[in-house]
Amino acid sequence: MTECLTGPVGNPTNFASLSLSRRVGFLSYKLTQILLHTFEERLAAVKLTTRTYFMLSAIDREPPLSQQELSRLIGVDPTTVVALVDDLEQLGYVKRSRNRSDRRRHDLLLTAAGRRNLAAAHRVADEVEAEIFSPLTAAERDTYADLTRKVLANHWPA
Amino acid sequence: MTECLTGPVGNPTNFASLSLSRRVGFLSYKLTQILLHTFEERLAAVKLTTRTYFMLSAIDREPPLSQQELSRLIGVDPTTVVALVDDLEQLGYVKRSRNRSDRRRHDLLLTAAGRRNLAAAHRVADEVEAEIFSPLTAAERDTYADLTRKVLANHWPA
DNA sequence: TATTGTTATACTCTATAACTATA
DNA sequence: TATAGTTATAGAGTATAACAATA
Repeated sequence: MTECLTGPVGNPTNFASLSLSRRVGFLSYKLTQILLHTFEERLAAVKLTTRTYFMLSAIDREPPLSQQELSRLIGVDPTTVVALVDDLEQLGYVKRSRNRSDRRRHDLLLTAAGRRNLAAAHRVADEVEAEIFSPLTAAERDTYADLTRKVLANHWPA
Repeated sequence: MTECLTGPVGNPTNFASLSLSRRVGFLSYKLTQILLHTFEERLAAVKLTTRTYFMLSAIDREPPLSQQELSRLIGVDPTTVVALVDDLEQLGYVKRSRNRSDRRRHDLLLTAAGRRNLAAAHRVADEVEAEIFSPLTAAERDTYADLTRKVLANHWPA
């Protein structure tokens, strides 16, 4: 779906030359591309990606979470979740444990190392945000966030 | 890099439950995800993707463009560009033609059908933007665009 | 009979390297 | 020697289907 967001951020000239810069949607897209690119680059230090960061965040936030629940929560295929949990378990960030009342379920829990690295990832997110949005004043940043929330409220009824 | 943007938009609950909604970066990310998802869905009607839409836009904007130039412009691997131009040529949207002064180059040009479908894609982009940003007033939309440009100016020196 | 987790498999997408033709 | 284009091939990522265990 989003092959363009993959790969390098690309030549700055395309910003102007594609003549898409008047499109507010393209501006959003470009900003997100830069945000993600920077974030993933720094996140490599704790051996995480945006997606595994979301997974750890969810597991931390709503324990105990089954793999199916996690799958639905972040919109990732169940089989992919299995593979990713395998990776996170091998990294020592996550532990599977059989649910006692429903022995089909694997409850997902963070290990101490998982909590440590999730905290580090949160710090990376803070840093990157501060850096990318540094051209804005605090008030402007709030305005930007409020407007974005207003748009999302209509399409993402949380 | 952005596996999370792939696939379905996911369960709305994650917006709140991931506790990331306070992060302005996450808000940007979510908005872009919804924008892209909606855009690609509608773009299927003209057999294009976000990436091939960018390609057609670039070819339209800066003819004659070689495949290498296009590759650098949109930050996509040259071999991938070859495959994608193959697709676009098969769709009848693009024509390759040998450059006379440098016979190594293939100049890329839009066909009539290519121009027609690019115009249709532009209309789709307009529609989707109008729809997604409909919760904002015109003034708010301008503010949003201005703030985004201000952020980008620092990281994307066009 | 439905659900959770898993594996095996196929499919798509992308990148690497090697080749050709031109410069 | 370098560049534009191409092809072949291998790798990663993802999804589909089938299966085991449990409800």
